[in-house]
Amino acid sequence: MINQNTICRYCIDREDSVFNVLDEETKEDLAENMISTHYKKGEILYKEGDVPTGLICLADGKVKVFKEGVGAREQIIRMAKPIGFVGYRALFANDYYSSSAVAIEDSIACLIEKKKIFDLLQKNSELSLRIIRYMAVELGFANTRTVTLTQKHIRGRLAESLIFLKDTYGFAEDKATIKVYLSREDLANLSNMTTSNAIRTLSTFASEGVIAINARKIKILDIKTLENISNLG
Amino acid sequence: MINQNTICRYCIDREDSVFNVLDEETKEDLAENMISTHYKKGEILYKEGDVPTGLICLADGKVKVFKEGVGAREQIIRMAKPIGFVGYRALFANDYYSSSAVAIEDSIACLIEKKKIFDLLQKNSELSLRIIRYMAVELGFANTRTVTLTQKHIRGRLAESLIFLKDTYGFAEDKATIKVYLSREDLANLSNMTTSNAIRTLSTFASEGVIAINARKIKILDIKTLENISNLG
DNA sequence: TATTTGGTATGCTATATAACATAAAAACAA
DNA sequence: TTGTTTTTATGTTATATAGCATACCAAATA
Repeated sequence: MINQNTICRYCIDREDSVFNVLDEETKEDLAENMISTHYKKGEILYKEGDVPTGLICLADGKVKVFKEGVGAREQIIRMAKPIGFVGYRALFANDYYSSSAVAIEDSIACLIEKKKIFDLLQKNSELSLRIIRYMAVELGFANTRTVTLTQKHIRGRLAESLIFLKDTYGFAEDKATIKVYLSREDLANLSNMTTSNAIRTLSTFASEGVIAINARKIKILDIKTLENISNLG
Repeated sequence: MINQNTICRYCIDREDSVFNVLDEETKEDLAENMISTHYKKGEILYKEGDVPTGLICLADGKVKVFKEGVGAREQIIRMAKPIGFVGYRALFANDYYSSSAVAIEDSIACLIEKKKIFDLLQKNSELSLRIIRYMAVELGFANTRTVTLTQKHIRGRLAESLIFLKDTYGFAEDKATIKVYLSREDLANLSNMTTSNAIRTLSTFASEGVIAINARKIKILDIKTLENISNLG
């Protein structure tokens, strides 16, 4: 149980945690009421239509959040990283999940029971304001993304996705390799294109010297050009 | 000034207002701190890049919220109706406006100054929770819309837009005419298609007997078929 | 070892939709 | 009135991208 408490405390204590506004006593109490769950790569955190049981904080790993569209074609709408929330929208809207979440690498998620988080919000307006801000930022991303996915061409969409993944997960030690290893299919589902076209366009980028590909590892060689491709659409 | 107070009280008192959780004294104080502004059809409430000065509540009229995309092509991301908030995302994210808002008919907007609304939220956690819920619902819409706009075909997208407009603004007295009169261009910008294709597809729907067109008035004749077209993509 | 399976790669074809052109109709201004 | 701009309408062409077929490779399994 010590380990579980440690990992959940991480969600509370990290400097960019929304829970940082709480006093020590409240933090302590919160940590005791969090339950951590391990998910192997590919395992499901929740599915479209499920009922949220609480607020999920991703303590470790990476999770993709996606919706099933026309003909079961999936559209990835978020990529979660520690320490971010997963599935909070449905919880706060008092709704069923309108998306599904799957771990794309081994992950640890900490759950705060529904009643607990609502109690906390009720008692702590500073926390509420943090959550409001968190959601406002997310909504901004979602809106920008809608325009991108509908208006940019394939090259622009893929370039933007690569930059997005770099911004979200950062670089590996070489300061060039994007620190997330998605299948071509996931990359396609993130960028609103077919897998074939993701593969093709990735190859083109590589042949143009903008990126270097080593299996699922993507190294950004020329970020300026990649940004240009993204901006011009 | 009596009139101004009356119209702003409407934003507070209507049964579906998030401000309904406040006590009478707070409501009174809030109303006194709200300023109403009239906008003629076509007038701008705010532009992308502007700094939010407060929370805007649409008391009367209709407003489109849109982002400029590739080549100044606009994508309508929201359609506001009374009594809804406009431009709250940027305010809460402490950000510049990432979209523009234009009145599509004569409208009245009531402004709650930034400091005032944040004070209120600080002191009233129930109000914060309402705002959180409001935003969670919006975020759900945005995500669903992203998938729709990227995956459905033209007919499906337009059909969904018509249903969306019907759900948002309702029917006129004949219980068939959608109670909002958009230009074909706006309809296209809402549905992610060119104006030509909006006109064309609208004509097709009319020739199929699904809708009837009288200038900008659109009458839904066969909602079941329209829903089918929307669902099949 | 052979065999299956899932992911990656690449070429070809079909098609949805943008882009363009033209014109009629409506709204507005002189 | 007449002219001018805006909106709506419709036909034609061009093109981005989906869809499909085939093949290769690596990892897992028998």
